[in-house]
Amino acid sequence: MIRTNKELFNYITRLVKSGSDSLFSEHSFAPAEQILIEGKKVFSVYIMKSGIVKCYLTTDTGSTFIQEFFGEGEIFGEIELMDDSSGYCTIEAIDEVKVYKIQKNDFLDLLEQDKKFNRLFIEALILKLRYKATRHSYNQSHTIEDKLRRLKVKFPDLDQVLSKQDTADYLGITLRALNRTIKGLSEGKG
Amino acid sequence: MIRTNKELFNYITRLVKSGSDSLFSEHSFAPAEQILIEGKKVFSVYIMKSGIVKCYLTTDTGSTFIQEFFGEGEIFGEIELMDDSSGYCTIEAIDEVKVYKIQKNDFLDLLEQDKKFNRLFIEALILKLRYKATRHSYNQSHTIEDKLRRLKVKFPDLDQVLSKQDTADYLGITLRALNRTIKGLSEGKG
DNA sequence: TACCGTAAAGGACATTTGTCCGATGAGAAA
DNA sequence: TTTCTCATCGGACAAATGTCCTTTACGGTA
Repeated sequence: MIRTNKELFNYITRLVKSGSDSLFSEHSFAPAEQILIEGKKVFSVYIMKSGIVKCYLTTDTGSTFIQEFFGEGEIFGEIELMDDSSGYCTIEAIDEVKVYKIQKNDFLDLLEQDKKFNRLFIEALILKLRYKATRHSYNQSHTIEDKLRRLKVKFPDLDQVLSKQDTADYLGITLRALNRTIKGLSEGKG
Repeated sequence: MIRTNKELFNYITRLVKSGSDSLFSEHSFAPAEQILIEGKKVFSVYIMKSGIVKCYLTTDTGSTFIQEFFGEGEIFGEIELMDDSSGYCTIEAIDEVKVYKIQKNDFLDLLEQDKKFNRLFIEALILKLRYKATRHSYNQSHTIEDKLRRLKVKFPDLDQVLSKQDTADYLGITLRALNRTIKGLSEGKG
């Protein structure tokens, strides 16, 4: 749901605080502000310092599909690192967001020079792969009710952070289906 | 659909052929043989030399979900690299398969010592992330008919390689739905 | 040959999910 | 206050998909 990466966060924080590394700059974004935009060139890699962003893309059918929500320590912009490809998704601040930002080339240099960082980056990619795979298969093999129940368990105070529409987009369903299922669950309990 | 990684394949092939590197061993598998099994410990990383494998997992609902099909140059076992976690999916040979195999620790050493290899590995992970993300969103926002039509275009001789059940599992639908849609498409044409 | 297991194909029906639309309520702005 | 917008909620119906079950065909094997 809201993905974080504690190890990477700690490492970057230390890098920045030690002052030995001026490659990272800090930036702030207001709620609803877009940090990366689907289809536009990406020149930097970003690591979340605080707040939550949603990572989504608009499909050719016009609907919105939310890949993930990123919190502390999650990295984005790295997919577009190796070639000069355009962003494959939009990153949008949900609340007040702070990020560390580093230029592509500086990032690549750092990857070569800093073995520990290199390792942490690879781990970050592997973590993403793992949770994407898990989520994809879960989404395709379970009913909306299952998905929603699971979400409630894993993230009870979801509705304090996300709009209903966001939640629906995340589950890959319509708002109508979400409401229907919520009602069904609450009646099942009471 | 059937993922490959030409660059990685070429690099590994050269490494092995040059004889300078005895870390890789070659192995063969017969059709339907399982190379990795979900839930069992993984001790090595594998790179496809020839043939096709399917990468799938069994969900708690009993259904099978196919992550991907891997061909020449694709890597697997790397998800389980960093910790001693168990395999998150099963890898099964579809036809006659040959792989390069390397022990986890040797793989990690190679990653540290060989910058070019390090870079290729990171690119491989990023490629996987990208196509997983794309596929996930596509699957959730399109009808079966769309998905099937797309598959036919991208991989016309699909049915020569895969059983109907495999195709259905890949699309995350039932066999019945697949047949229905195939019939609908052919009638729409004629 | 007869038997068995398995893949393929599809009929009939139930369930799930989407589409379309209207109602309500909170908050911003005039 | 009035008006407007936007998120939320749900009714009614249509469309998509799943479940269950039967048939057919083919290959292996006793």
